[in-house]
Amino acid sequence: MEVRVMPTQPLAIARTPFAPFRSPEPSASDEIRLVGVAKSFGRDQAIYAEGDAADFVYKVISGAVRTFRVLADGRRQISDFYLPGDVFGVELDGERRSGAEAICETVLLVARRSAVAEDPAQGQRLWRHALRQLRRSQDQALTLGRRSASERVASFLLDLAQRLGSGDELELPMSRQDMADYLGLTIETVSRTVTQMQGGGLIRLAGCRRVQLTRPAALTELCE
Amino acid sequence: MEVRVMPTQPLAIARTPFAPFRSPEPSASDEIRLVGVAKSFGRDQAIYAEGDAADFVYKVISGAVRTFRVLADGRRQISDFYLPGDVFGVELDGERRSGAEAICETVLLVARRSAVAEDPAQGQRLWRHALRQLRRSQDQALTLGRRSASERVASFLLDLAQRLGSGDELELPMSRQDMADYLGLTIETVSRTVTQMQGGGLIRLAGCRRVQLTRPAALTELCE
DNA sequence: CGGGCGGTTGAGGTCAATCAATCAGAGTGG
DNA sequence: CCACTCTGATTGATTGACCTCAACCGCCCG
Repeated sequence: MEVRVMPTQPLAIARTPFAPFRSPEPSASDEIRLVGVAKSFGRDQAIYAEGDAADFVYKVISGAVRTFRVLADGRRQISDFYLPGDVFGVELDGERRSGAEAICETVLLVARRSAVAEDPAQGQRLWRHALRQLRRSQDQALTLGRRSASERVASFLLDLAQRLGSGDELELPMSRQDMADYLGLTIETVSRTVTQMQGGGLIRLAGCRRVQLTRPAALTELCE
Repeated sequence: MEVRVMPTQPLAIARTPFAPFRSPEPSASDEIRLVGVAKSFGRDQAIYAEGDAADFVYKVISGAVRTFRVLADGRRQISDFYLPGDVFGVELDGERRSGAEAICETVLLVARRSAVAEDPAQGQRLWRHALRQLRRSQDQALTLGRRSASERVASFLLDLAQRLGSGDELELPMSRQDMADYLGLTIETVSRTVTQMQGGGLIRLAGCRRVQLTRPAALTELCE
């Protein structure tokens, strides 16, 4: 895992463990407080790989991250995407069960796992964080197991729009391939579904990454 | 939720909150200790429904439980099955996100959520429990998103055999429909896949619920 | 201008879903 | 004990949604 120290962070903060960077919003009751250093990752750069030691936890400062598992023959399932403010990399034991990569230029706050997991003041927050992740994973299982391609794409766009908090306008940080591997589809099916939604007036595209949800209610209805 | 007090439990234990039933193995570090009463449920009986208040958590004493979500048009996705010793029903907030039903005659230990969630001595255990559930859900997402029908059935049988701890011989507590709704398939596809596995000598069936894994290594290989 | 990469579009194939019939086992009643 | 019924499981035929393979497009960048 090769990592470049982020050039835009003051160096004193980025490299001294004794005057560390602190995650914001310490007052929000569910906000996990991480104390660590900022690190910067390039597009498609690995943050950790399956099987690595799980010594650190991360918070996204800017950019976006995917976590994923791959089968022996290369089929990939993206477990989740992480956006600014999200915490990821908390594992049950000392070994990574999935890989993590930066989707685009990304800055992360990196904290020692031990400092987080052994802090009794964080116990409740870690528990609730795990339960939130679980809820998301179960939502995804419902989507993967029982929804059609257009329902999958619709629920994905709505979820992302809500998390980005940008109203009905959103900038996709990930490629069609990433979307496909999250939704259990192929890149072609995602592409066809998106153009079909555009044809139906549900969304408008300005370049393939910029999406406007013109009829969000119709999208919601698609998800039932 | 109609519930019958289990006739085989001593009545004094089943009905007095002040001399409550305690879950076994308090020494195992990951074992969540529940203090509550035993309740018995019949086949297909609801334990709770989506939208209910989440006031209790449960441990399976005997039998089996399914948790599930359903879409508006009736499509159902089973989130997980719970077997003797398993704890379920822990929610992020006060409302159930999924329903739970007994699969067969089932006895549960029922404990107040507040008594569990507010016990600081349980914090670590609850956290680890949530992470284990998360791991299972992510495994399921990989299966639902990227595996073929036969791979799904193979991984299901192996998982169940391991959890039941009965070697390569297992008694399925659930119907083909339950299996299908867990694996994101139809009942017909599950049935076909099972008979096909029998034809290939991977398993042997004695009635549709009794399965012997005659070549577990071949099943493992199927899952990659 | 040319090359490369990500995305789109098209044609045809495949695996699982759907629709439908039959079968097996358990319980019931004559 | 044997028909009868009911439910769950299996099997068969067909359909269809999505995948695969392939070509093409458009944008970015040298």
